Amino acid sequence: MSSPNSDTRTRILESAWKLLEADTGGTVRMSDIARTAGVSRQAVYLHFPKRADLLTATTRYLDEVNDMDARLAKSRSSQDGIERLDAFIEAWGGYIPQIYGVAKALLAMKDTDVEANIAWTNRMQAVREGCEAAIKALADDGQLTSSMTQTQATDTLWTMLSVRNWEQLTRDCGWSQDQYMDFTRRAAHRVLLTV
Amino acid sequence: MSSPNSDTRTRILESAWKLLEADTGGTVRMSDIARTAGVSRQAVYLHFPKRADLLTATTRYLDEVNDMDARLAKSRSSQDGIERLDAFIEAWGGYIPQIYGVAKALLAMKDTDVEANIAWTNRMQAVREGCEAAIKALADDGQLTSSMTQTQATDTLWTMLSVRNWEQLTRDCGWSQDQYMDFTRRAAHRVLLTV
DNA sequence: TGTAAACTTGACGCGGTGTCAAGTGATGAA
DNA sequence: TTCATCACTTGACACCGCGTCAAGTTTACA
Repeated sequence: MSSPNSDTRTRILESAWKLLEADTGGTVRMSDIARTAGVSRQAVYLHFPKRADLLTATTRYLDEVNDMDARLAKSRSSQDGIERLDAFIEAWGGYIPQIYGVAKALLAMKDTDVEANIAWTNRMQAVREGCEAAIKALADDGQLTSSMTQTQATDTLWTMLSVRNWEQLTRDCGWSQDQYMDFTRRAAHRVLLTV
Repeated sequence: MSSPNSDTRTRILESAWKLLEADTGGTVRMSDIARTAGVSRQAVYLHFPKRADLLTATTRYLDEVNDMDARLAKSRSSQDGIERLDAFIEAWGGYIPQIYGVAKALLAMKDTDVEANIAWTNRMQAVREGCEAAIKALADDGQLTSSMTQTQATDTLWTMLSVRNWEQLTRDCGWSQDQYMDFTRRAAHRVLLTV
């Protein structure tokens, strides 16, 4: 508990991640995570008082491990509007598979648990800001379609890039990650760019 | 129980509908439904053994009340591909608000309850078939973009018309139903039609 | 008058989250 | 050397929803 990255804490986060990633149908329980971390159920509660805490900590842990900041920084570096849009789609769309397990669990709690709702909303708000910046870059370059306001365009991109859309296309429709990325980029161009 | 539409049964369905429609945050419990139907909790179980049964029965009830068949029939009558696409978007997109409450509850159970999962999947499969027919009509008229197979186009339309997309745009982004419909139609055209 | 269907009442089991209290075993400071 | 503290364990318990069960009550109708 003292050190923010104690051994046990990391093992719990790692276990949560693995279980959620592999999640087949049934929900992952606190006791499951404890067991695969080789630790008592109460030890988990010692580090993460609520289930939602553990889940959000897991997303932060994943961000760290996957160096999400670097990915996003790269997407911000492009100058040209379209390049920037593509870079953002690449960055976020490519990251979804990494966090899908945890995201799913958080989404499932969202409707009943306030804390989970807040955590998820914050996270999605961050993504939205990325969308907003990309749209602004597009508008500044005169490449944004005239049929939408910037806000509407942001909403649109944000929705196209939602985890649920990724889920439907790759899980329910069986698309590969490459197909998903190709399609999303093309669709975004068709919907957002001037003709 | 004897008559498939006994008074009590209908009152339960009606209550479920109202509560789910008005659902603010917390889940609607079996006891809530019983109470507002003016009936004991067990009476509910007498008619609907499982929660999932009640929810699916509620969707069927809504289909009946809203005459969903008629809506869909109308969308099938158009001959021209684009007209048919628009009619289908109109029919389904306009119906989502009616079923959103129940749909949300069913979606929430989907991951933990097999029966709910099956019910939801069936329902979405029916929608997918509508998409498929619209895409086929488009292809037959030579109006479908050459950059996708018919299956991919169907997946795309189906995803655009998902309840979760409707939810994100109207709930999270605050779009009106009209804005949603307008946008969806235009976006579908941009993505699916030949240029 | 009797019986059966529809519903009520009140109790219980189950699974999962979260809490609590007492105990154990290492580490480190006096 | 001893004693305190920290990180963890053990086992119990409360709470909440769902779903079940058994024994009533009411209404209808034969």
